[in-house]
Amino acid sequence: MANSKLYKGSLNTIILKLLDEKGKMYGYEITQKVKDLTKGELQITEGALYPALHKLEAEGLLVVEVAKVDNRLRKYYKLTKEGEKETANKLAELEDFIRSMQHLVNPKWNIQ
Amino acid sequence: MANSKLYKGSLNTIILKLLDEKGKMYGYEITQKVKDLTKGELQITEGALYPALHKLEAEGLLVVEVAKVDNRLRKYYKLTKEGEKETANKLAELEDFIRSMQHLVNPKWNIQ
DNA sequence: TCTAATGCATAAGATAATTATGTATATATT
DNA sequence: AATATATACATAATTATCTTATGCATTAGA
Repeated sequence: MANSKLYKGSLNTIILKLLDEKGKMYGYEITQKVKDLTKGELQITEGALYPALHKLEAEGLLVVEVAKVDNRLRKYYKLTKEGEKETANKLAELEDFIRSMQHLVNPKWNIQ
Repeated sequence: MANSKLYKGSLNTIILKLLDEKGKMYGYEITQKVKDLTKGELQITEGALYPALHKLEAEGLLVVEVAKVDNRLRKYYKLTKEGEKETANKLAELEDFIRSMQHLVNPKWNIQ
C-alpha cells in the first residue's frame, strides 16, 4: 500500500469482485488492475495479496489453475459457486458500511 | 461490534467526527450515539473504544476532563487544535477510500 | 550489462480489532 | 429484599489483517 489507506477488511472484497467481473485473473494482474482502476491511489502489496489468495482458496471460495506463459509461472484464480455467493455478501457488507459511515459523518457526499 | 462490519481503521474517524460535531462526549455516550445513528447496525465495543480514546489522547488529538455525575465517573473528551486538523484529514481519507472502492467494485450506488 | 518489470512466495513485526473479564454505582423489576 | 439491567470505566489475551523486508527466477528494455 502506498498512498490512500486501504481499510482493513476491504482487500478480500476487491479480489472477489474483480474475479467476478473478469472470470479469472492471476495475482500480479490483480495488483496492476487495482493500480489502474484507482489511478495509482491504491496499491495492493504482494505481502497482503498472496496470503489473501491462499486463504480464499483454502476456504473454498477460489480455485487455482497454473499456467506457464513465456516460461514464467502464472496462477489463475477464479470463483467457485461458494465464492460467487460470498462476493455478493461482501459487496452488500461494503454498501452497509458506507451507508453507516454516511449516517455517522454526515458528509457532503451522498450515495445515490 | 455486533452486526454490520466496521472496517478496521474507521473507528478513529468516527470518534473524531462525533467529537467535532458535539464539542465534547464521554465514552459510553459515543457507543450509544453510534448505535442510535446507525439504527443498531454498528456497535462500538468497549474493548475497542477505550484503548482508542487513550491513544488519541496520548497523540495529543484529544484532551480529557473528568466529571462526576450521580456519583459515577465520566471522562469527557474534546478535540485539540491538532485533533481538529486530523479530523479533516481522516474525513478526506475516508472519502478517498470510498471513491477508490467505487472505481473498483463498480457499484450501482454512486457518490454525488 | 545492468535495471526494471513480471511473477511467485514467506517471515517478522505492527496495528487494530474481538472476546472475555473485572470493578463500581444507579435504576428498574420481580 | 433480591436480582437484573443500564451506566461507566478499564485491561488482558487472542485473532485478523495488514506493512515491510526479503528471497527466487525469468524477460524486456536502456
